[in-house]
Amino acid sequence: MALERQTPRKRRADGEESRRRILDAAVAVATERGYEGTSIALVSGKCGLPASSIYWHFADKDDLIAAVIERSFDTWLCAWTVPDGDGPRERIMALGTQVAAALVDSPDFLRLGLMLTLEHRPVEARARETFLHVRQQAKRRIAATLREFGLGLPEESVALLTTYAMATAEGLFIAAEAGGDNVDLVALFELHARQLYDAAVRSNTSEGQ
Amino acid sequence: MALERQTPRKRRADGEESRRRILDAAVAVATERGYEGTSIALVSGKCGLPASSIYWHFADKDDLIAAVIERSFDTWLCAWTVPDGDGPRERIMALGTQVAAALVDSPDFLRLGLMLTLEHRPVEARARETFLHVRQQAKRRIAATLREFGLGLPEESVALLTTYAMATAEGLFIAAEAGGDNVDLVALFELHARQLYDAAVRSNTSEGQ
Amino acid sequence: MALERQTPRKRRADGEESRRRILDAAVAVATERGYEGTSIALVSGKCGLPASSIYWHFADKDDLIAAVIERSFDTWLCAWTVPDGDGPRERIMALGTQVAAALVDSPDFLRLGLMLTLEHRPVEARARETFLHVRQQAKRRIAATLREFGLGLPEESVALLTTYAMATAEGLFIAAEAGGDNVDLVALFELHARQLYDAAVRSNTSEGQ
Amino acid sequence: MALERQTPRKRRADGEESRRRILDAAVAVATERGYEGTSIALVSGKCGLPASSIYWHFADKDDLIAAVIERSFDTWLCAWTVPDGDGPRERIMALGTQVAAALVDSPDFLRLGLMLTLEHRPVEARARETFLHVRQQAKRRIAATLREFGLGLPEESVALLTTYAMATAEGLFIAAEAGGDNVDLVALFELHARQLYDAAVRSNTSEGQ
DNA sequence: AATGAATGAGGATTCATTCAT
DNA sequence: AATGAATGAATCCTCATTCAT
Repeated sequence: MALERQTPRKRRADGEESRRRILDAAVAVATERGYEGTSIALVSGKCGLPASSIYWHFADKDDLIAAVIERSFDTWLCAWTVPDGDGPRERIMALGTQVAAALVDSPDFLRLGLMLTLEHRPVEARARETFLHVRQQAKRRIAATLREFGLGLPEESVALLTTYAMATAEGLFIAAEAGGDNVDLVALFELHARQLYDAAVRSNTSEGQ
Repeated sequence: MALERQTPRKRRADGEESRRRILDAAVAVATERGYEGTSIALVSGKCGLPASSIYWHFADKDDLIAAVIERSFDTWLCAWTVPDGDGPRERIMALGTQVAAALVDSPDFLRLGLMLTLEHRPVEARARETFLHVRQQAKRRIAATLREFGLGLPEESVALLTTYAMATAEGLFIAAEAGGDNVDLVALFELHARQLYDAAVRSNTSEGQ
Repeated sequence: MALERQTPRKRRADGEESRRRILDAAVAVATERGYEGTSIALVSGKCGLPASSIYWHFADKDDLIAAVIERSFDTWLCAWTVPDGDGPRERIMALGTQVAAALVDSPDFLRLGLMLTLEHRPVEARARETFLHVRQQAKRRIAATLREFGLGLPEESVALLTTYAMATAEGLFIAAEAGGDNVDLVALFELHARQLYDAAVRSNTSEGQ
Repeated sequence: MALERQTPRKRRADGEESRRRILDAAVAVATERGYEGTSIALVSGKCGLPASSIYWHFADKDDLIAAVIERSFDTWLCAWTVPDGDGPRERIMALGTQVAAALVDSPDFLRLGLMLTLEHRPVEARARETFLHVRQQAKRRIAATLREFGLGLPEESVALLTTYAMATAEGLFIAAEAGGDNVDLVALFELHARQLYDAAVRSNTSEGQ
């Protein structure tokens, strides 16, 4: 009764619901056409609300897309946790599987974010900053995971491996986009996790070379 | 030689030269702003020719950007060769270095192509098709290289490793874009090449696990 | 009454009024220059609203011109009624006079419609369909009139005479356009009505020859 | 040998042939889209010659379309003659049949001409003048025919009937355009000729009313 | 007798955004 | 909490025409 705030019976123009509809439409459009291709008119058409209503909920287009990325990132971030139990090898492989599955389920923030990352316009979009920011968060979580696995890696190796892990994850995501449905994202992520583990072990014993 | 052509170095309308200027301008703009962000007016301003002249050389914007990708890909493809001599480990590492260097030098086709890859508009841009096509070419070349190294890998492993190699290469490229200048692309590619080699060897001895 | 609405005669954006102004301007331009010759810039200039505002009220140029035809046809259709009283000869002559007068007063839909009729572009304009549709309505009304005059004509003759009546009416309209002001449209229409009546009588007594 | 100028063996860029091809293409395009809709690019595409070549043969677009009308009118004018023999009734009916058949065969000049007639742009196209000019020629020929039939009509009646005949002919032509193929142009023209004859006879006996 | 290349003006339409209600 | 209407700037692209060769 207290936990799940009951919606008032009279749904006199429910702002929260409208906001959600706009975001849903914006995700769909931005996924199809990227940042520039996402026009307010298109979003308006898709969500059924007039363009001017979108401006009631969001300051401008940039703000809208930043919100799309934030919401999608939160969803993704909640979808995976660092698994515990077993040895580091099993845990890292389980992690790979989880991350891959989360990406298959909610790939929006990554797709949109990567689009923005690849652009370098003179005056950057706020949405791009938002993505690079949440990307940093994800990276820190990966680094923490590597440390936590207790292989005793030096910070230098952690940094290199983190960058490598992240890059490959993103690359695999793109491969899935490019290759259509005949690319097995989960299988690739498992190969990736194994690679990563081996690299870490080797990097540890031979101290970086 | 003296009678005609008084003007020092040809001054008659030179279509080939104009085409080149347009493509140069288009590369610069598309690299900054992606497909939708590349306006004909921007390209026109950058190359000095009026917008209508661009349409003499290219059917439409899509055609122009497809041409940009094609030309840029050709440049990149010519910039690296499979190195010979030494053992497979040394050769694969040398290859990694080369590919990385080529990407640092002419990253246009990849940046633009990846942008297009991430979009999925209902009616696909021809430019996207062009990129996916040249990407296939690159992939075949990588697969051929893996076979040529004589490790005797089964085709299944070649396919998986090729996809993985390609994906990571693209991911590393993006990492460099996202991280600015403080990401050492060449170092990462060498780590990658080593990973790849080890994966190949292991995949070979243990047949898939 | 005093609190709100201080401005004398509503000054809030009035969509209905704007729509009317746009249509008025479009009639004038389309009448002068036909379908292709009617540019949105010309209409915009004539009605005072910016081009983009025209697109708030009409989906596109085609939609605008179809609306012009519809409105103009309605005006024309309301301007004449089948006269009653007297014998059929007098009534048919009165009808001819009325139709002619209505055409002199509001010839827009017919001029524009005929222009469209003469074109046969591969992908037909919706405006053309609209005209052919309202033209059918007018034709049915003429046929009904012929039947109502009680000459007991067989349907076959009604159809032939209707087509003939319609065609000649349109032809006379064109003659007036081609000949400038020195063609007496009303006189011609009376001659036409007489012709039509005689043809009907004869067609009736001699059954088709 | 002298009558039909033999074409030189070496057809080194035959100007006459190119001109014909351009005119053929222009007829096709203008028939589809009217005066404004006929773009040089479209004509160029249809005839295979570059746009600049069209300007070698014709001063400008207006000149091209005027030439189209002239050529098409000549064809039509040659396709019918005032028939002799028999009584006036038979002759006028035969004439109707001929004119109708000629229009079915080469309707281009009339269609295009009528399109131009219906427009009233501030600065008239030369092509419009050309059409109104050839239309006058046709009208004079009809008037001469009416006189020649020897019914002894007063000039006033000849003028009225000529206008009426011409108008109806054009109206019937449009009816065929509007109604598609299910309008029997020849049948309508025969009805028309009969009407015309009867009107003439009556107008003669009752002196105009 | 032709044509490849160019060009400024103008074509329809969409853009992100605002504002009065 | 929303929206109908408006708007100036920008979008892609086509226009008729020219000119050097």
